[in-house]
Amino acid sequence: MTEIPSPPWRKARRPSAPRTVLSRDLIVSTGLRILDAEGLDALSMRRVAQELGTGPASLYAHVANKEELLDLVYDQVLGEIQVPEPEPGRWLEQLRELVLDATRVFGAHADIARVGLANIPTTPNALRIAEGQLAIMIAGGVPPKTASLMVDRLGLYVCADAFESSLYMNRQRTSGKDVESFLEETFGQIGAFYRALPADRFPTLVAHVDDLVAADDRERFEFGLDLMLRGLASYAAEAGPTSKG
Amino acid sequence: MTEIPSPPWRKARRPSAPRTVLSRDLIVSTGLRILDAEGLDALSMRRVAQELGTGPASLYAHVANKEELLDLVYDQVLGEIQVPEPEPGRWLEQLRELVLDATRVFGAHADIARVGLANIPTTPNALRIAEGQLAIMIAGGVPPKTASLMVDRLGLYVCADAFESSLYMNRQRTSGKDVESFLEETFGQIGAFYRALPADRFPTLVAHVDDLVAADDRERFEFGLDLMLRGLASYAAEAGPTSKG
DNA sequence: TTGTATTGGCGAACGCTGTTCGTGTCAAGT
DNA sequence: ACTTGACACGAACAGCGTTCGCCAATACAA
Repeated sequence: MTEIPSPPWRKARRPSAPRTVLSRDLIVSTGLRILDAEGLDALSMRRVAQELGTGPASLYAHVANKEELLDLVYDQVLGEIQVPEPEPGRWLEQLRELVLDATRVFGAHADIARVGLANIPTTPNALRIAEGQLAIMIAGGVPPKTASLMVDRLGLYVCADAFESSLYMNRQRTSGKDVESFLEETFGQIGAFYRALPADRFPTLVAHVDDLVAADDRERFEFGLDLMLRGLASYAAEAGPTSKG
Repeated sequence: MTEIPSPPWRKARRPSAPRTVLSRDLIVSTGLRILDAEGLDALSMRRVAQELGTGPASLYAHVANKEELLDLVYDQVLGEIQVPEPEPGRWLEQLRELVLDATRVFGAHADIARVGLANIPTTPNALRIAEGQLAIMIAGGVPPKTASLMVDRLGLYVCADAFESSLYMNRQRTSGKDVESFLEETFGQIGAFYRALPADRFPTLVAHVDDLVAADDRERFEFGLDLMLRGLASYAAEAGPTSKG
């Protein structure tokens, strides 16, 4: 039968893509783009497929399932984290810098932290970072057992805090307001809520409302981090006072 | 018109439930039961409704949406956590006991921690616990600002650790094996994985495999907790050495 | 006692999700 | 030139949270 010529407006749809435009990397980078632009909830197999001009079934030739896709996206994000070479004299500072860089990256990619929390770290970049942390601490004289535990706990803390932050970021995005006025409004509401509590049942809370709502995200994170690092330093000092903090 | 008599086999369907068998409390306790028995993923509106012999739409007369239902279930769980009266001389021990009791309760109710992580704590029992923590620390001489930050960070840590544990528990439940053999197998696999890593890229990891896989859940949690408590003690000591640890 | 307003129960449906099956089609290997 | 194998992908399945609209039963007013 006579071929109906494609109407010109159809041409833009799949211009020069006869086949094999799909690949693992393309799917992963598309997923990351959606994640950054619209958040983790918007990152569905259908959404990725749509972005690539195809159906969801096509993705399964390159990716086992959604969990694997998320793991790949997560590892890609972890790739942005910089791991320094160990300098024994600066081990505590180096560890701190590494962790801060991790939260910077997590912050840049909104709620990828939700994936990281649910992950046993065995992907290449997760291993690279764990190796870096462990090397820094052991070079600094931290006992290996303590350092091993510390790698685990630091990873958990970073992911958990980034996840909590991402919740607020999502609320802010959903609200449509800009960051400043959203934060001001939210903290105002929480403060008012605490102030309105019955003082007979919650005397300590109402007495310290200002302290409770004062801290911003960054200050809370760094407080927790320094808490852990001070604790670590005390363990290291106990084991052998060769290392300097 | 003449009422058609109910055929006898219909009688068992809703035996003595003419109306108003549903209530908020009943829905919440049913949700908690499903959560404990089958996990958070099984806790759907449809599943709760089915358990109560009705359809999902019926629940929305008592509960705004699923999020509210989960919040209510979460608060119910928090109600099991015991908060002691402050004894200034034992403030650090008391704080530790409170946190340990919280993880005991979270452990008993599998993956409710996922809900707690995603929650700004404003429910009654969350307030009760926050009040208790704050009162203990301030009675012990911790500066209010520091104590406020500590409440926040401890809550995050407890939820995050419980969530991580729940992941393993779910895997174990899905696998069908008993706890012991599952853990043995899993740790064996992880150990083998680390040992098989290329030693040129991950020298520190492969050198300390035994330390990395040695710790169980409980030890990891308590290590992180003591890390934070030691850090807190050092803050408290800086502010004013009136308090004793 | 009768009439009415309100509330809760609930079947059906909407739009979404991850995933699988079967079929089609193109490209490379023999 | 023909076969083979890998990938593309439309359609469908089962399940999700939520909403709509109707029905029945209760609570209250007259």
